[in-house]
Amino acid sequence: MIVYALTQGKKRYVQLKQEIVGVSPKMLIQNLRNLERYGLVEREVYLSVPPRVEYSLTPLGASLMEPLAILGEWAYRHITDVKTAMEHYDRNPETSDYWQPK
Amino acid sequence: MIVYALTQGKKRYVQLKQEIVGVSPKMLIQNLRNLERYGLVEREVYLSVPPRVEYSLTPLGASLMEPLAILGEWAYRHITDVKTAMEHYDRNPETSDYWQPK
DNA sequence: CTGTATCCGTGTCGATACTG
DNA sequence: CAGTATCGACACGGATACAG
Repeated sequence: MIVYALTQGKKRYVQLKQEIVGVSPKMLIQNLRNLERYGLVEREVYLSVPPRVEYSLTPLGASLMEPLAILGEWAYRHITDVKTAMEHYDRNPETSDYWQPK
Repeated sequence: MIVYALTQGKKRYVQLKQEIVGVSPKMLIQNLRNLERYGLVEREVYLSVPPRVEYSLTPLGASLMEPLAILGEWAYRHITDVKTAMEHYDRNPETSDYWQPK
């Protein structure tokens, strides 16, 4: 989701926090740090008051955009299928023929 | 990796275990069960001695093949980039200008 | 052959409070 | 504004042993 949000260009910490709804500061930072570590995201600090930090995709990160978009498209189109599959899933030997089909 | 292995058609438990090198029975089963729960993989039991169980992709699972292949292709091409990025990564304030750029 | 059971270390994530 | 610190719950994964 971070990579996806950054496809639109540089974003500040607060912007990311607002766009990725429900994310805690901890998780956002944690994942930003990981993406940075992997060389997918770049962090730019501006020494000012108040502080400003901008995140952006590296070339490597940008190269991930398309594969990610394709996977995201799949997820978007099939999420309901997965949900209904999970609702109907039954592995209880008492109520399903999972273990001992007759 | 399971989905990828099953793109070539039905496979038995042992076949998967052999093709996915180093996987423990626990993890293989755990992930097979999850994929089943999500409706991506189908499990077929043949009551015989010795028992035979075949796993195959559902239509939903098959629809994931292409997105997954694209992502896999990206990973294969950029894995070395990520590795070198991780080697050079330095967040120590003493040795990097990460926190207080001069 | 096709799994299950158990122990155990580590990673992930939410929630909450706090800070330069 | 841009994070850090801490706690606790849970999932993941390896290792090993065992079972129908």
